This record gives sequence, C-alpha cells and structure tokens, in this order.
Amino acid sequence: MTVPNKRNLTLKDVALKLGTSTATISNAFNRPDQLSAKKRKFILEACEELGFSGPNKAAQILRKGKSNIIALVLADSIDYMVTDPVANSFIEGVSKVLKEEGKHLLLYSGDSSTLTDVEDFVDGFICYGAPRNNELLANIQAQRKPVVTVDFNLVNRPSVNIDNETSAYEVASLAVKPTDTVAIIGLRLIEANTTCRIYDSPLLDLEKCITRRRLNGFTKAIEETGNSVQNDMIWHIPENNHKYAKQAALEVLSAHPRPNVVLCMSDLVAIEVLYCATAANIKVPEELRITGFDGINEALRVSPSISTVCQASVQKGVSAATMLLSGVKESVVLPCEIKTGETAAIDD
Amino acid sequence: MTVPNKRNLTLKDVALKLGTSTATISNAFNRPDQLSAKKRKFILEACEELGFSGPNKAAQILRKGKSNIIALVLADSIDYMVTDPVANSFIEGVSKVLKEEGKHLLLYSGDSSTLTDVEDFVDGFICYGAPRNNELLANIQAQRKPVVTVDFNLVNRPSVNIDNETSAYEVASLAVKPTDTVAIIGLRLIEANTTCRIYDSPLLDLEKCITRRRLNGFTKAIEETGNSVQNDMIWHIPENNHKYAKQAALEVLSAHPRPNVVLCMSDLVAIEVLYCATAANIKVPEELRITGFDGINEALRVSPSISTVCQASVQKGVSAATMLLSGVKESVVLPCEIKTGETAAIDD
DNA sequence: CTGTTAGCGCTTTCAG
DNA sequence: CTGAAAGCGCTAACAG
Repeated sequence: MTVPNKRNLTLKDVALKLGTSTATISNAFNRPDQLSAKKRKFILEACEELGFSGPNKAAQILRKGKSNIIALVLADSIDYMVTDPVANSFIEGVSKVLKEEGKHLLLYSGDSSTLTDVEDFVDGFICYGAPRNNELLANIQAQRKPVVTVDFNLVNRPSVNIDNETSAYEVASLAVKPTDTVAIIGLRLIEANTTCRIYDSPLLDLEKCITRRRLNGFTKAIEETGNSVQNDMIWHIPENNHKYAKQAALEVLSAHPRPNVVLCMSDLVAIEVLYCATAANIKVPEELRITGFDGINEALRVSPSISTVCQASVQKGVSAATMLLSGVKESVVLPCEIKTGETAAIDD
Repeated sequence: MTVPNKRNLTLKDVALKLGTSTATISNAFNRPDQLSAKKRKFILEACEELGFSGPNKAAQILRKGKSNIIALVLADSIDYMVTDPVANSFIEGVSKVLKEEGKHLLLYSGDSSTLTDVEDFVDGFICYGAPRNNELLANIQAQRKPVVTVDFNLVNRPSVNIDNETSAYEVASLAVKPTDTVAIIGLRLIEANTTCRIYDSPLLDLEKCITRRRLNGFTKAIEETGNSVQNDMIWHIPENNHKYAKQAALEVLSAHPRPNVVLCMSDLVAIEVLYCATAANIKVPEELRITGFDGINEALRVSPSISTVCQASVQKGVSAATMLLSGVKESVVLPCEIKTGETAAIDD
C-alpha cells in the first residue's frame, strides 16, 4: 500500500524538472569533464533527492553496447559445477577481479545448446573447461566478443592452462616403484556414463581432454620405473563426485591382485580411496599409496594428507579474468606445485 | 582475417531481405500464433541460413522490460561465498530451477553498496542471507521487482527459512549432560572481526541473525539439563572458514577446565574441532563430544562422523527460485533433520 | 495474417 | 556549457 517506492523517473523527466537538457544530466553521470564540477554536484544531489539513481541500465546496454556483465561459461551445468571445489576456487578468483573492476558475473551452463540468450548483451566470455555441449562450443568460437579459455584451447583465443602431463608425471613419480601393482582412477577418459575399467574403449580427444594428458604423465612415470599398467587397471568415472569415486575405489581395492598404488586424477577421488581403504583396514601408505590431483583444501586437511598436485585454481580465475578485461592476446601456462603428502611416502 | 564471423544482421535487415515486415519476423520468433506455421518455418530457416540468431537481446530487454536474468544476492562477497559449502548447495538448488525455466543466474555481492548496477535489467532477486551491506539491504527493500529472501525476512516479501532455534536445541540435546563442561563456537555473534570469546559484548540483532537463534537453542538445551554455559565459554568467529575455526578450536581445547562438549554453529567448525582434538590425542566422543550444524557432505564422511543438523540447502535454493518465478507471496519454513553421528554418542 | 509506426530510455553529435 | 535530434534494435498496438 504505502510502500515507499522509488519513483520511476527517466533521465528526461529529471532534465525537465531541473530545467536543463537531457545531455547535461547524462554527462553528469557519465562524462564529468563535460560540465562544471559545481553544476554536476547540483545535478547529482537533485537526482539523489528525487530518487533517480542514474540512467536506466537496460537502455544504456542497448545504446552503448556494453553491459559490464561477463559470462562465465562452465564446462557443465551450473548445479554440477558448483559442487566441485576446484571450480569454486576458480570462480573465487574470477569474482575477485570482476569485483575490483566493477563487472558482474553471469554463470552460464556448458550444457546449453546455444549462446544466443546472452551473447547480445554480455561483454565477454570466460570458458572454464571445454563446454560439454559441442554446439555451444561452436557458437563461442563463431561469435566476436572477447573470450578467454581455461584448461582448453580455441583457435586465435587466449587461454590459461597448466601443464597436466608434467604435473601428473611428477606426482606419480613420488609414489610408483618398479615392483608395485599400480591402478589409475581417471576422469572422463572414455565415452561412458558409468564407473568402469577402460579396457580397449577409445579414449576421448586428446586436444579437448586434460585427463588424457594426466594419463600420459602417469603412464610415463610408471614406465620409467620399468613397471607398467594394463588397461584393466585403469578406471574411468564419468563425473568427479563422491558417488562415482566410491564405486571406483571399491572396485580397485577388491581387484586381484590388489593394487598397492592408486594414482587418482582428482583429490576428491583420492580422498574417497583413502576413506575406503581406512574402512577396509588397509594401511596407508604402508599397504596402499595414493596420489591425487588439484590441491583442494580437504586433501591437505585429511589424515594422512594426500600427495597431490596443487594447481593454483584461484590464480587461474584471476588470470583468466584479468586477461579478458585487459584484452591480452597471449596465452599463459600456470605453474603447479607438487605436494608430498603422507599418502605416498615411499620409504619402507 | 577469414574468421567465419556471424554477420551482424538486425531484424530489420532480415525483413528487408525476405521482403516481409519486421513485425512478421519478430512474430516468427516471439509469437508463433500470429502467423502461419508455413511462413514461420520459412522465416526461421531463412534466418538460420543468413546467420541471424534471433532478435537482439539487449533491445528486447529494453523494450520488454524483461531479461530472464535473476540476480542472486549473496550475504557477502562472491569470492567468500563460493568457498562455503552450504552456499554452494543453495546455488545448486537455485540453478537447477533456473535452468529448467530458461532463466539466467547473475551472482551479486552482498557487500556492494548499491543495487543500481543491475536493478534496471534483472527480473528479480533472491537474497541468500541478509547482505552484509546495510545500504544494499535498504535498496532491495525499496525497489519493486520480485524478491525472495532466504534465512532472513524483509517486510512484505516472501522468505525461505528453517527453524534455527529448534534445530539447535535438538542437536545440542543429543550431546549435553548435566555435569558436562560445555563450550560453544558461534558464528558472527558479535561485532568483531577476530576470533574471541564473547564475554559481555553486545550480541548482534536477533532479527537479522540466525546464529543468535542457534545460540538460544543451544542455551535452552543446556539449561534444560540443569547445566549452564558462561560467556567465557562462548566463542565468536567472524567468518565460517577453517582459519578462524582452527583458532577457536585451539582456544577451546586449551581452556581450563577443558570442555568435554563443544557445540558448533557449522559443520566446518565442528570438523576443525574434530581434527584439532585428534591431533591433540583427545578421544572423540569419549573425552570430547562435538555437534555441528548444516549437514555438509564432509561432515557425514569424516570419521567419526559429525552429529549435526541437516538442513536441506539444495531444497532451500529450489524453493526460493520456484517461489520467485511463480510469484508466490507466502513464506515457508523448511524442515531439518537431526543426524546422530558418532561425535556425540552419550552412552558411557 | 501482414505492414506501419511510435516509442522503450538513453547517448552523442552537432550547432549554438 | 546547452538544446535538439537521430537512432541503438526491437515490440506491440493498430489499421488494413
């Protein structure tokens, strides 16, 4: 009823009331140098008084072709991504930069089939991981607004990456000895929506798939010891969550012969393996060594702590956002840090 | 150079090329009933051909006063909120609903001092927790677009809440006995940006502060046993993160007499207390009982598992988004489930 | 079912 | 510094 509603004034209304031109009001808000400080102060105060909070943003977006909104295109649906601690750290980094620059963050699902819903009004795109939907990927490539990709590449677009193969190699080298029985729990290695061993299923495209690179790194480390790993000791899980991780962990721990080293492609998986091993009274690291990937907080906190690759996820977000806003054209590869935790101590 | 750029056509251009009117093109996209299916198909196919992906969204937003963008106003900065597992579950719920309804999600910081940046073009607001910045709160209250609040109330606006006091009472009752020495680790109870005991500092406003309600519930449970808790056994931490939680946990565990029950206002805190206790060789629950709040996954996973209040965070998000989109005016209080974990078994 | 047109609210150029 | 006016791209009312 008597809710104190802000009046719905337009810039034109205000100009009329103040007996000045619309251009001057507009300039007062957007181009301080176009009028005297005194007049500007007068106008701004009058607007405050009247309850006019500034030019309508929708109209500004149309007119200026600029919205101050940045779309963060996730690899998958928002509801899935937001449960992923690595993605959250990335978003944290992005949002810090955007806040500083007065930009706003729109989350966009990577399973959308089109970009048209937002393409016309956002100022640019940060793509975190190759979007699950290929049509979307094509749309992003085709449109002309600024794009920065993360963890994958698009022709002629700047990207932020880490060296997955080297990092995987290094962390695996921490754990693997010549006589070990080694298992690998991989993420999205093949086209399957269940937990399973990869056997001879065709692996996904190396170009779009960072986990393929991690697999290469693991394999290299294993083979360098003179050891090897068979396809039936490599598991695939379709998503990085605890449900699938647990299924894989239980399969691994009940395999014959039972592996005494498990190389995991994420910390979330490694933690689940650790819990399953503990529950089954398998001693870590004495009877089972485990390595992870990512460097999420929980991995550093659990006991024994996970040996893992700390990728600077927050920094990734900061870099991507900074690059987008500054218009940089060069791609970067961010360094990782290998963390020797307690789950992979090799001293018998 | 020869990048296949989508041509920048307007609806008018297309109308011209197809020898039809702009209204018809517009209708083909927006009001199928206004033209024959055949003509519509022809137009849509021609547009596809021409690379016209539909009416410009920025212009549509201005003209229709509708953007399909929903702003999620967080209690705090985005970068802080995104590290909070409870907030992430909430976002998960919200985004599921928005996806289904074809809406887009804009994350908005609760520490912004104004709403003007987005107010003009978003279709509505979901406020998750009272925003840290009071000016922002006033702005939200003053504007006329739909709002749903979560974990707090705004006059004449629908809200989603849980019964914090009763839940806190119930989980505390699980753990507290008459002769216990009880400590409480609270969240944002007083105006202090450090970890500290509350002593006689004035508590924050009961209306805006769910943790005050939890405190009431805890106190009630304690007093019902004939026991009591002093102000010097109640800690405040300014933010729900591991750093502050650890500081508080260490203070609690080194207090004299050492508490044998710690009631925590979040699972994150409870988990930290558990880790600190384990590290100090204090047996849980034999020498120390712990309760949490929230029901985050990690709390159910750790060993011993945390006794806690499972609030349906995802459902909260679903409810809030559904209410906003459906225009419901009634507030709801969602049920919680008490989970009797291993950290609060009272059988000696 | 189709075509014409006013106008959503603003910015910016241009002439004064 | 001010005022007039074009037009960003579209939608919807209205007349046919």
